[in-house]
Amino acid sequence: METAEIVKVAVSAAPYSIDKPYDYLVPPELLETAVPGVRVTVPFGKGNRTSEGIVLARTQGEKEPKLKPLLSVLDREPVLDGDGVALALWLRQRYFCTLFEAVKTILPAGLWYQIREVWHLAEDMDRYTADGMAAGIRRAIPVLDALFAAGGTAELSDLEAACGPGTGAVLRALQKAGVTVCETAAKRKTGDKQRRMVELAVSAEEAASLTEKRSSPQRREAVRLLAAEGRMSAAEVCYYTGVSMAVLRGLEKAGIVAFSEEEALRLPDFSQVEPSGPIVLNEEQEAAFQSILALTKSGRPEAVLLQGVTGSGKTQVYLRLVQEILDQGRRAMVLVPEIVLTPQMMRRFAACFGDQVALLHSALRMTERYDQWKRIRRGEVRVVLGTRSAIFAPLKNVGLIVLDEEQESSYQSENPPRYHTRDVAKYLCARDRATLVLGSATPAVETAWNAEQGIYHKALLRRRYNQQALPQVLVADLKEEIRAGNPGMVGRILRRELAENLERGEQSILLLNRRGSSRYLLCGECGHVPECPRCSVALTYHSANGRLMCHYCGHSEKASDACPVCGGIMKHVGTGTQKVEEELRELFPGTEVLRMDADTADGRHEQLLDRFEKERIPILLGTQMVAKGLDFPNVTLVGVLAADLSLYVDNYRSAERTFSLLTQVVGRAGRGGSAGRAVIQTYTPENDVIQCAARQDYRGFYENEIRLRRLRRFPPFADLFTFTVSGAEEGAVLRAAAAVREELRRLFRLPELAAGAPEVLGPAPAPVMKLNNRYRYRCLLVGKNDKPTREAVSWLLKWFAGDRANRGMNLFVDCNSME
DNA sequence: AGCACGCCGACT
DNA sequence: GTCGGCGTGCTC
Repeated sequence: METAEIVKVAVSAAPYSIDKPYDYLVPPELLETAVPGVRVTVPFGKGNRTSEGIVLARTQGEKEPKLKPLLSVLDREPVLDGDGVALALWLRQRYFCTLFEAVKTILPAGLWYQIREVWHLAEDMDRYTADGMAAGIRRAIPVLDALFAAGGTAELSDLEAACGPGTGAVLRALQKAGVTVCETAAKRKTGDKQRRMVELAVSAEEAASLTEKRSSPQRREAVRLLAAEGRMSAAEVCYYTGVSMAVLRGLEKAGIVAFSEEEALRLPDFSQVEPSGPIVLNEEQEAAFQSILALTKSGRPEAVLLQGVTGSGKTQVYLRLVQEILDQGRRAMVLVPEIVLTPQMMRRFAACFGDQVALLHSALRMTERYDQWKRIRRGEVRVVLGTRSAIFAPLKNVGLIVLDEEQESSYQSENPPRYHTRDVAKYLCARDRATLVLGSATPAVETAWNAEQGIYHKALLRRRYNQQALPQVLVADLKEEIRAGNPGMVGRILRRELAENLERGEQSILLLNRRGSSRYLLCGECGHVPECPRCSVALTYHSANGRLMCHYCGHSEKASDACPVCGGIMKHVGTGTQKVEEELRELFPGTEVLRMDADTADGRHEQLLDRFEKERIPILLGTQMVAKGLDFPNVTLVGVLAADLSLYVDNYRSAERTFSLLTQVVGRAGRGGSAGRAVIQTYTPENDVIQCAARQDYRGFYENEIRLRRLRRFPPFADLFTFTVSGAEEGAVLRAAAAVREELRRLFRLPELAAGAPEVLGPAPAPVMKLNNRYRYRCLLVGKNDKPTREAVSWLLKWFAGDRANRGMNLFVDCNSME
């Protein structure tokens, strides 16, 4: 048989159950360009739908008749090298995703092209001729109606919206008959850090008259807002009025409003930062530095836990290590949980390494991020500093990877594949024989265990920077407040301390744990709580726009004063930051309170924190984010409003997270000249986690926690796989989940999997049982995340997808997930 | 998943 | 007779 050039392609249209490298012929015109690592378009499936793909390898082989040729090559040079392909393969087997999903995770979003099918009528095609030629093609008439109505050219997605699914097949049939032609446009996505702005395109009066009658109330509402506010972001208009983007697009079509793009806020430019002097380490830092340095010279992949209390100067150690690695002719990665909270870290790295460092953070526009990525690939960068996804920066010859605050949950991706940065870092360190440094004041229990077992090395920083004493910590019992008839969130002790700070002109930080702290409405008569129509959660009340919103699916509706069930009066309940803010205003009239939470601080943390410091605003009130990051010399009081709120979350990590959060926030107090105080309010003052946090006693916390974990078979003693089945019909989902459990039980009786006695539990409803109108039940497998187990899980996923009984349902797997 | 093929019942 | 339902099987 004839031989031909063949490429192995990871195809985006292939779901997990049939995912593998698919072979394609290289047509003569693509012989030059279709090399490993370039993205391509290929025909896939019976209908030869155009699908994106990436070339994994190129070979010569037999020209089998089933092979189809590539359609096009999208890149002039490869975007993924051999290391990248190997990493994608690793991600697939580790996180049960498709090859293409893995590749997409590795490559920067700015690179992504959106493939769109644009359909045209054939030249000189009129309706009469088209109808004649389309005779015998099913459902051709409505599709032609839509295409003619659109002026002869339309995108597939628009036609599908108008004519329903299956439109693609009709169009292809019409193409065969010569009625239509298709053009596949590869279009670069616009930068996601561009904000879409909208404003009136005509005068306010004109706009009002144009929407006066025969216009929907949504349109009128949007126009009224824009007339009052002028130019604002489209997302904001949607937020305040509750209209959808479709309404705004409609107004644009009618010529009433105009869209434009504006750059989202950016971090300060560090290119002009003054070069810093030599880094001086104290004795303890020097010892830690030397021990880690020795590891980097071992030529083996090693991991080390650098445990240092808040303010012990871990960053100094990182900086020295990176310097040394660069001197060894190797490169380094430094990862941080949330870069907006660590501008000083960025400043210091910029000062130390100048343009050899690439800063990769979420505030970069997509094009900037892509530019940085290209610089790294070209080898112009020797240090990468960034958040989670920076671990995929194409840095070569890596000698050191640092994960700062390694216990942070932001190191785990929240969308699939839900990789953990620590695991990817371990893979990279093994590949490049690099050293992994896990830095933390309060390490994850698994990490501390690994250090204890000698799997990780250990380095300690015990002393706080200028020998400062730990804050004095008061634990206040909220039960007593209730007994004393104080229903508020600020108890007497905290009130007294706040008053004292106000008097002395010193600043205070108040922390409200986000979980369980949102605000919702409740009917005083019948107890009705407005719920999301699509998800099984209560709607959260937003006072900024007077609307009820779902934090899971984005549903939004106008809040009403009367109960929709019985007509009773609705009351506000819950303890969101907004409510605490009101309480503070009542307690301390005239005192300025700066509120920082996800709603107020969207992309503006730094400005808010800057104001807090410069303007010396007396009280900063916020969620988790106030616990991390900056040190303020004038802050001498820290208050935790309800320490328990994050403690009783149904998650094996809740104790660890609460301890870490409390320890960090307590450490915020008094880092300047004055000694600090911390008040921890709680309903359970005797709780061990809270007691240990108050004493800043990691050891005590760890000893307790590891005992519990061993008892309950939680990580690190076992790995928890959650199998979530979702679908529109609750009964079917429950049945499918039960089938998953049975299949798991059967699988894990196999001798090679039975080691360590895996346990299978469930099915039980997921924490949010209904999400976007889909019910979710899950099963739990307590076992070991090893190769045979992963292979069994992979088999189970394929089995599930292949069983007809599970049609319309979805199964996904997570291991030791944060949720 | 998404699509085609194929085999059955209800209609012009 | 044929239009359209969904059950079955495959995707280079």
